[in-house]
Amino acid sequence: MRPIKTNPSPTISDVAKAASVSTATVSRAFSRPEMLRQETVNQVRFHATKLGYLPNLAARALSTGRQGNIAILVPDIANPFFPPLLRAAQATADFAGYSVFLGDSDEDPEREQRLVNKLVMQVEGFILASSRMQNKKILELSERQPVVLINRDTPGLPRVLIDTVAGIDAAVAHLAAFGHQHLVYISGPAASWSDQQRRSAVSNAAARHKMKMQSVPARHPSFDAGREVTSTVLNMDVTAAITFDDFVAHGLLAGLAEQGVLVPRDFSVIGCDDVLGASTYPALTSVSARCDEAGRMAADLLISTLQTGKRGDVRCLLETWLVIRDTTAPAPKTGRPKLKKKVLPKNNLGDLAFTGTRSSV
Amino acid sequence: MRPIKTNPSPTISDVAKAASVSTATVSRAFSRPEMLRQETVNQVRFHATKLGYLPNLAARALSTGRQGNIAILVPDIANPFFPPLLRAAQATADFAGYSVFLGDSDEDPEREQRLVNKLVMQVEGFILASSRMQNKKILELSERQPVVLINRDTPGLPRVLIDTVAGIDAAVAHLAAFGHQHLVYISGPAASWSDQQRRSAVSNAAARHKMKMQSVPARHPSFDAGREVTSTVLNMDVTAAITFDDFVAHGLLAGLAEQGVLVPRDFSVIGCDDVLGASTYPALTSVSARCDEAGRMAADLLISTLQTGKRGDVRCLLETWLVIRDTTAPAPKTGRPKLKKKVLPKNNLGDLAFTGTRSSV
DNA sequence: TTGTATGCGTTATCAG
DNA sequence: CTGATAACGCATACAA
Repeated sequence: MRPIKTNPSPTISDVAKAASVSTATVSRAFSRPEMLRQETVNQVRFHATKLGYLPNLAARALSTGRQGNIAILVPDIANPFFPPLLRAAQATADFAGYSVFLGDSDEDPEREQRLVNKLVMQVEGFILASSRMQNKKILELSERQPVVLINRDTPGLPRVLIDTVAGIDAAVAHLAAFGHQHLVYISGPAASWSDQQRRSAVSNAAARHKMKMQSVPARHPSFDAGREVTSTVLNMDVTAAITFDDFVAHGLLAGLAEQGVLVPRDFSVIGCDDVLGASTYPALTSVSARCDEAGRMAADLLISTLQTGKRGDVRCLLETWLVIRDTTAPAPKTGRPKLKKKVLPKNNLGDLAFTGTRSSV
Repeated sequence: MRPIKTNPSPTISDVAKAASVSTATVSRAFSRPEMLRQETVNQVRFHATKLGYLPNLAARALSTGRQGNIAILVPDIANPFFPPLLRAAQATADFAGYSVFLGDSDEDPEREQRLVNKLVMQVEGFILASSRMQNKKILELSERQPVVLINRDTPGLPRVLIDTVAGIDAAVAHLAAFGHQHLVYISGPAASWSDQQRRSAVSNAAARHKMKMQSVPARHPSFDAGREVTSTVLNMDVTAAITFDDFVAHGLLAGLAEQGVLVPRDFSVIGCDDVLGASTYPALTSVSARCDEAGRMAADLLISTLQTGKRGDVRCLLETWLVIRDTTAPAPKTGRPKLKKKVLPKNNLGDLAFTGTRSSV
């Protein structure tokens, strides 16, 4: 039994002894001071800090059934979409007194499930951001405890959705106003709700503007995959592209530069997520969203669920908008951009850029 | 007592009843199957999964003193320096069976301490990345349980340091080879070990190359602060700058563009951390490091400490190197870059770029 | 190989 | 307002 603890932490009863009170009193001095005389509380607190006592939350959890922890699971921490979200969620949870477990599923549903199983007994609820698990599994989990989803539209569960539709509508309108007639959507992971949403938003908006629209899958939501589809895109007689995310757009920009296609003169490009700011060249026009807001909302939702006990079916949509920069311009007169092979410019844009960075949301 | 659990999770004794064995047997079926007959294990496991039983790790922790959790604290999750680090650390910990708590101190020592206190009884050890706490507090914590530091050089504690010296040496040599005679280091947060290291590395290398070197503090390690020091820098008769990090460099690039100073023709700029890839324009020459490696190392160090019980005084240095892109070139003939006021180019580089993103490491 | 009994640190119940 | 004590779910000596 007795583990060889290097530094046995003082327990509630150590403090009790020191303060000459019962363990119950010590407990109350921390969890419900209002039940005690102020003087008693001070006494206890005094001895507690002297001994370096800190409440053992695991033991408390065992007794109360409340852990004071939540878990946030993401498919890829390193995807720039998530850090602001994580940051906001963490801050919100912390403010409400909760600690947060972080799990990275590495885009793998099984791994996500494993993380869930490992954490489920230690937390009071989950935030699943861009979950890759099957709906069935998610619903299963939600019977055990509160779950809030981000960018996953599962009816019956509270969810925060970054509604790219408005932003994409604006993007397509922007292109239409510039006289583009035919555009391509370069898609991301099929399993991603965001991708489905974006694709159909582009399609609908294009239809409204009587534009022709085609879709090309990127192998992976990354710079490299974006660069790889360049030739395919150039063979399509389109004059503009909207991409699943900024990394794909970034790769496409590099690919176009290599082929000697001038952006935005010959071709227009619009990204999504706006995680690269203005730091691409030319500065990328992109559909932007406050992803930190998504994190904050999700945490708020989860915490209020925990505190009220009511599990709502909230469907919270977050606005997006178009940030116009320098990769969009009027459609070229000739329908198809010319394909003159050209030596790379001195700054071999992107050779070292974000290679391998994932970004499916 | 009995909390109104919405969904009372099955416990070890539920399983015991179902499988007609004792609780001890169920316990062993999960923690030490080798002590049981294969058949018994199967029986128990069967009923366990049928009931949806999952071991309560909090309870296990109470009994064994081992939580199976570690904590990683960072000053700012949204700083692109950390996500790869977090990702690697999380993966490493997960592989070893540990779950990880994530804490964001928001650059605030007190908040960091609060997080530590909240987590200390739930974890077996800490990874403190770029800790802002006083050395004293860190050492205090380390008496309670294993602590591994990242980018903080506290003797006596295991620590992983990204050794920018080599990279900075290369950077200064690079500038020297280009004929620069006088450079400025734009510094970051004074509390940061990294900043101290970088500043003195620049200073030493400059001395070796017989270059004049001055130092200018950026108000904050950010794009805006970098832009703000532009005039100061231009009044200094220097031809090159090395900045605390890429964001400051990025801001400086924008500031220089606004002032009509051509980079790299009139002025050379080198960043640190290489978190912007090639996505600035011109693509930024930067001192690069594998920050994911730092996360992996730290996690490995912590976990091996936990498993062997030996707390070493390891000081692990991680290599850095210079990635040469397009913001460095031979020094201009005239010592000082000309200061012709100019209208901003169409792409107002940086107006929307990473504003507010922090980046002190 | 398996079962019984006890303790881990805390909170809740019930008396005082 | 405070004290004694039984849980909470699990792991482990000890017994069988």
